[in-house]
Amino acid sequence: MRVATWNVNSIKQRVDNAVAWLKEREPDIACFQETKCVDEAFPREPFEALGYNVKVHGQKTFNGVAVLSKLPFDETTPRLPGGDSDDHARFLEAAVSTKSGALRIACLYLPNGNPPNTDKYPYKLKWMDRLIGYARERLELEEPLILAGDFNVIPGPADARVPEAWTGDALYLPPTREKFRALVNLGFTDAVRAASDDAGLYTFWDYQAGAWQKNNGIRIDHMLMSPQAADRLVASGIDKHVRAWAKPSDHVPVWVDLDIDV
DNA sequence: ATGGCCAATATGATTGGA
Repeated sequence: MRVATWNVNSIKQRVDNAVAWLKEREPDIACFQETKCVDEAFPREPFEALGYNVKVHGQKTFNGVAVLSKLPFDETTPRLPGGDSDDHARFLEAAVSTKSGALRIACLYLPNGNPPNTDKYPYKLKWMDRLIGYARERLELEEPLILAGDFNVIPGPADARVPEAWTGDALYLPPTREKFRALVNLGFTDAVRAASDDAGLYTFWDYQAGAWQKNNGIRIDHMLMSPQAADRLVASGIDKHVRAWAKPSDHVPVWVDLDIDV
């Protein structure tokens, strides 16, 4: 079983790249973020033609998440609990059945939070509190669960080429990193860090200022595994080469292989 | 972390992203 996540930065602009990547990496389940279109406008057909069931939760202009699954969905639930006034399309949970039981995937697009001196930053922190609440509840099920998506969090200095440049940024401020640690410390395993302590593992390179050419990247897209998922972790990786394709997203895919028969 | 970008919007300027 292979599960992946990718912030595509507009699914309409990324159909060709997304299809090419799905053919190459062949995930059983793929989570997309920043689809940036309403549900009726989501280009489902190219993905259904590859054998995926497609569930979308989008909105006009911004945000938007989607889950593609070769396994049929048992259940899909949009919206992170606890945000009555939150109308951002940032969260879509999916449950599927494997030969060894249920597998649950939360596809999430955590708020950026910049600039920090505006109400965007408290919105980010509150969203993280809600995510922690959701995760705590789901862990009680003692099932394989993966939180997959664009967390907009640089966990530590090894996760940025130039960490000093991020000290005042919402992605790296101490409260952001503290809440991410609190989430992980509920019992999750960061799939990429479980495989490597290497510096230079990034998932985002800005379009500006030649960031890609200088390898001025950050690691902000993560896959957090519940104990029952981490126990079955075989491999993980970052598809960095996708950033060099024509018409790239500024993010690249992250994937995990689990010892779970589909 | 800005010189340099990209995407969406009834669009030729503004907003959001990270």
